[in-house]
Amino acid sequence: MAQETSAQETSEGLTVAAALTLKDIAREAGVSLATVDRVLHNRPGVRPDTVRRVQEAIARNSFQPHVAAAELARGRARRFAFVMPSGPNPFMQQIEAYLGEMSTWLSARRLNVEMIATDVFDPSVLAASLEALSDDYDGVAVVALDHPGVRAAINDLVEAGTKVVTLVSDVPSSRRHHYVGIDNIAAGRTAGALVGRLVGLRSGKVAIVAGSQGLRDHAERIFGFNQVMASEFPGLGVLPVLEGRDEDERTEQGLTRLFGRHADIVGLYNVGAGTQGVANALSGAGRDKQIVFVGHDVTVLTRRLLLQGVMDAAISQNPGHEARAAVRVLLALARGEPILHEQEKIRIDIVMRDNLP
Amino acid sequence: MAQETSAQETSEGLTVAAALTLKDIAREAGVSLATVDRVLHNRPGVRPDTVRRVQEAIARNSFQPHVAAAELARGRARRFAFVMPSGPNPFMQQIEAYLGEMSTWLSARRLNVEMIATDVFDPSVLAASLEALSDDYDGVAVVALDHPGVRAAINDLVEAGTKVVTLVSDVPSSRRHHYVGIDNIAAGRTAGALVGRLVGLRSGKVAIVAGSQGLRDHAERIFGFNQVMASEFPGLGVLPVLEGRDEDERTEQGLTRLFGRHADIVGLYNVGAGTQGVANALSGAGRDKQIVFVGHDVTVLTRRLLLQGVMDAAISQNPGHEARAAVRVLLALARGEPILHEQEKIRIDIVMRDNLP
DNA sequence: CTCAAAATGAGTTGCGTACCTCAAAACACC
DNA sequence: GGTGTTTTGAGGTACGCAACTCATTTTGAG
Repeated sequence: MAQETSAQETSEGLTVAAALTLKDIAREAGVSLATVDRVLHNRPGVRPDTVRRVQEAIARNSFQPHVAAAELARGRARRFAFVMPSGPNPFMQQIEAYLGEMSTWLSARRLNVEMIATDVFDPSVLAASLEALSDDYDGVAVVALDHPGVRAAINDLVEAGTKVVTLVSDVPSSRRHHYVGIDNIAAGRTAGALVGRLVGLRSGKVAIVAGSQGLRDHAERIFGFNQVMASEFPGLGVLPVLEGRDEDERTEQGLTRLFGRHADIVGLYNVGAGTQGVANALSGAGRDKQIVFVGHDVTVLTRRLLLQGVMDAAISQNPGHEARAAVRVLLALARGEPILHEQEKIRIDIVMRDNLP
Repeated sequence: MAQETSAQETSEGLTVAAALTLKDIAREAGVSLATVDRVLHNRPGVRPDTVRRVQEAIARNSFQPHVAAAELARGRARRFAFVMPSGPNPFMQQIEAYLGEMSTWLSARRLNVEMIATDVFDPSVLAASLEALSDDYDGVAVVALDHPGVRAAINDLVEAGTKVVTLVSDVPSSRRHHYVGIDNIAAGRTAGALVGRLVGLRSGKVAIVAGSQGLRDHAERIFGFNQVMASEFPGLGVLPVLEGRDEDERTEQGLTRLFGRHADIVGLYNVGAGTQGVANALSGAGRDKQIVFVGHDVTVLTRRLLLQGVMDAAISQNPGHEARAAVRVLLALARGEPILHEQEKIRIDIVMRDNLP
């Protein structure tokens, strides 16, 4: 490299230096501000030819409405609803807590977020809750059950102009604008790889505990888990799924029976909740340190179990990120801004003792 | 629960419903708009007693200036500089790519981000680059070397009112406003736990490859790694660190010699770059499938090695998240907004084949 | 009490857009 | 060529705040 080359070189900036305004576009296109405004918002009363001319001027200058100006001009605040499972659900509490932490951020942007607790496991109740929201909210985030009635309710909301994102649990066949959550098959695969790798050279059987195989996310995780076990760890026999309905007692009893019947269990995958029950069964059988135990989500309980070495890894989907991503996506949709997919994608976190967040 | 309880109940919203404005605060405090403005921006000429009254009114109503209005009113665009390592550094390319993906987001907010390539490993050059930025930029993100000269340059910038965040590599003793990056000791601990757990019941030695122990992040990772190995896997002997200067050839040669001397190596931790060299040495010795190999960062190469099973896990720090977090933090600092620490924290990602992003 | 300094009020302008009205121009149709 | 309709222009107001000027009031020192 030549000696006189400066040690510091600036690449050109990443954004246009000259910030054009609506007025500039109007001048460029040879029309008035009002017409540009009409084109920009798809309002009627502009000849197709004129529309084209304006759009070309916009594209030519890669014009972007100033977010702040647009936001200020529209005046009214936006309302978002979070439709979440009712009951003392730790997940809902976490989401709510994280939204609470955003409160200054939200109010500085004049955003109102409301939590709506409902029985998300009853399709008709959930659908009714959703139908009741139309017109009142600019955006809705919903922990959705995949059911025709729910799908219809979501589609109705979308039809009415409300922005809809599904949270944690998706309804892929609906017209929801976005899904904020993880790929549960990949999560199951990851769990399978972890159990298999951590078991190592030992041989034996692997147990699976799930809330219910009827839940889409649980079923998908089990599917992914079995996929990996079959293809990569054929030496480890997978026992039939134990359904514990996410309840501690039921899970503990079922597992204790299972441990009694099988002395050669070396790995355990807990797909849903009921973690305390799993831990009790493990310690009750005196096998909490020998059996590789992989579960989901970082809670107060799983955090403790990880630190104690009872649990070996948790597959986590960062509820804070999900809460913020849902809000950001709804806001971007409402503003007509592009979504930063890379940013809003929820990753499958592997959490072990030493990288506990 | 009583039968008439509705299935849907709305908790109160998370933000104040009535969006107060400066005018309301002025009325509340019994002062004029001008005085509120003076208090809000720490401008002189207000009696302490009045300041208190105004601040109380602000606090009582939890008033938040409307971000959009403030942004619009200040008029001029903001300029941020990213001071990054020069040379064909994949990390810099990734950061730049992710910033490029944000370009519409940035321009809609009238933000200008400029990349400044410099020799970050030469303290005096880096310090000079930083000094040259004063006054020109509202915020600076810098991949910083921890050196007295650099620290002074950072402090000068802060003194001049420029917001400064360190990126990837921190200068904790400086007055930088924020550090965007991971805890490298914890990253090293995580790597250690992974190597130890994945080795499983086998016994043998563990090798460490680093760029240089003089680099702060490398040294910290090694420290964390050794910590875990000593306390949790005392059966695995850790060999002295092999320094490969992040160069493929040097790394390959050194490792090949090491493999020759030690037939019982069961694990390998690559702290920095030179990954291709590691892979070559492993396959050259025919031990690519037996030795547990844990490294850092998800690149084209490590992705391939993970898929091939040569590499078992990568500790990653999501460059996209880092780029966006740096921008968001600089913007929040410039606006005087609070920082969402939970959001901006860079997590230590464990990436295995099945949760590759 | 006097006078300068400090504190405060009042007001203006501008930021870029949304949204509205009203009038003028262009157009289509017979 | 006249009619009615559609399209366009011109202009205004509002949004909430920043940043400034200038006049007025209050304060405190002597």
